[in-house]
Amino acid sequence: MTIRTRFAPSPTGMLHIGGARTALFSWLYARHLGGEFVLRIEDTDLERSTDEATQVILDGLKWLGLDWDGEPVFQGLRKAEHVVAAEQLIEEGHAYRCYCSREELDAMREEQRANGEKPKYDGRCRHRSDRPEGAPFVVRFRSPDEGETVVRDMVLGDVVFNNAELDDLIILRSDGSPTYNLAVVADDAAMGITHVVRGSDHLNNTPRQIQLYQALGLTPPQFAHIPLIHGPDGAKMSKRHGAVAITEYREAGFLPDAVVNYLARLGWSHGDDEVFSRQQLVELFDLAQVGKTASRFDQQKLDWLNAHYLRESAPAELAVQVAGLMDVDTANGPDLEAVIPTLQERSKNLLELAAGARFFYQRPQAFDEKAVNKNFKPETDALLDAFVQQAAALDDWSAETIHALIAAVCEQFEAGMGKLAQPIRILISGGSVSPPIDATLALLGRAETLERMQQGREKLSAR
RNA sequence: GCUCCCAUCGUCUAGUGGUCCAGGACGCCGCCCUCUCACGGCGGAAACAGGGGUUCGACUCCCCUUGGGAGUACCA
Repeated sequence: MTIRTRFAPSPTGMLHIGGARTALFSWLYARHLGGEFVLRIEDTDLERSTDEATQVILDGLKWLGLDWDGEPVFQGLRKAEHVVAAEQLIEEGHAYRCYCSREELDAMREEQRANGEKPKYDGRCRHRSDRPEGAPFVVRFRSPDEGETVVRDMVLGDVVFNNAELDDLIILRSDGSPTYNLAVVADDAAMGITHVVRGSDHLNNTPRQIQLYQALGLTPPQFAHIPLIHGPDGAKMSKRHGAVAITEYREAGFLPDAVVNYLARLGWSHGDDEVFSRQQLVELFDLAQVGKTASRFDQQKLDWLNAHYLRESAPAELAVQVAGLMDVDTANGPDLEAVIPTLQERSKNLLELAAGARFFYQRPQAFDEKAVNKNFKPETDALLDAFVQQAAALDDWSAETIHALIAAVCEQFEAGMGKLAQPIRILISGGSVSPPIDATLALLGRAETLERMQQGREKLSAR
């Protein structure tokens, strides 16, 4: 049997980090077993659902590379089938009309809470036979009073619920629309979902859903409830912790492979391994290796992974992305693709890469005061003079010859390389940090290098 | 409150009764490399929540406590 998993977000906001990981695990499990991964947009809450949110979610999944099979199913379009299921349940005695008003229910719950009981619908309409003309009603599922329902979870193991704890849930609202539990069950069954992988915040719904499957004469799928992701402080993920929306990571210059790798390792592991390509994840992922404990989001580890993937990426590919992030014209200056390699091992994300490449295309407007004070000494001018003079006469302008020249000048003055390299770095970049000075000057070209040095020295001496 | 879930270094985790005075990774600290920043290399500090059992033997099994989390809607 080929397996089929699904990701079923409700389009009420953005795709957040937790949802993305749920989608990832669901996708990985399906791909690992050569099964199918489908999408269902749970838009039955018409009040809060928007088309924009749906688009954002689809874009997020695409960016992460989580491709789905077939077209997304919109739950709202399946209302008729949900109603049919509800009617079937009524006919077979598994559901009934409930005419209780919200006020009545609120009062009931309040009283139960006051008595220290768990608020539950008490089933007062179960045996009601009259059907008040024109009175609004909801349809409730008649949950068994006795016995227990066990969820055989692939991550958590068997979880036993006492049926007495479960009250008669509403499956059809007074406006005739289906509620979540009915809709998921009907849709997962109709869509042939074999494995439901979702956040463990849904665990408490599962026994109810199992009862619905049974009442409808359907076989429940396999369930796998994966632990939640918390914020760095252990509480629920929220804006307070920085980025929660997957799109924010894209904008912050993160690579999808890094995010996927990081997310995969949150809850899943494969021995001592940390770095996994997409292909390796598909090969190795299994729900059996998913842990039960909630994890905290660690930005630093994501940064590390992103830096790792940045270093491994092909300069040509990075150049395309970085070009779009530059606020200066990269046409005038060295080939961006040649600049990238000098920056890869010193950048954590695409934004830093772009920032680091900037000075190659724009002469320094100002000079870092602290760096100047620290590196320009009385003897500096002599070294710079010697360098400039000999640079002009250099046959070949390459990283190797530049390096040799700097070394020679420094040796001549019995100074360390830093005595010359730092002042040059400041003159051509404006600051004390850049890729290796030889490679930098080689990329910049002799003319631009000497021009910048001269302009810089004039500006500094004019202070 | 009630129901359910969870519990190894700061964080992510390995560990499925003895091979663990607990391993890896991020972060942190130190040293090395070095023209800056990084990268890289080497080394270090750092954890089995507590208490009872079971067992010849518990990080591993059971119970309790404590601590986190989720649910408790005509939301999903």
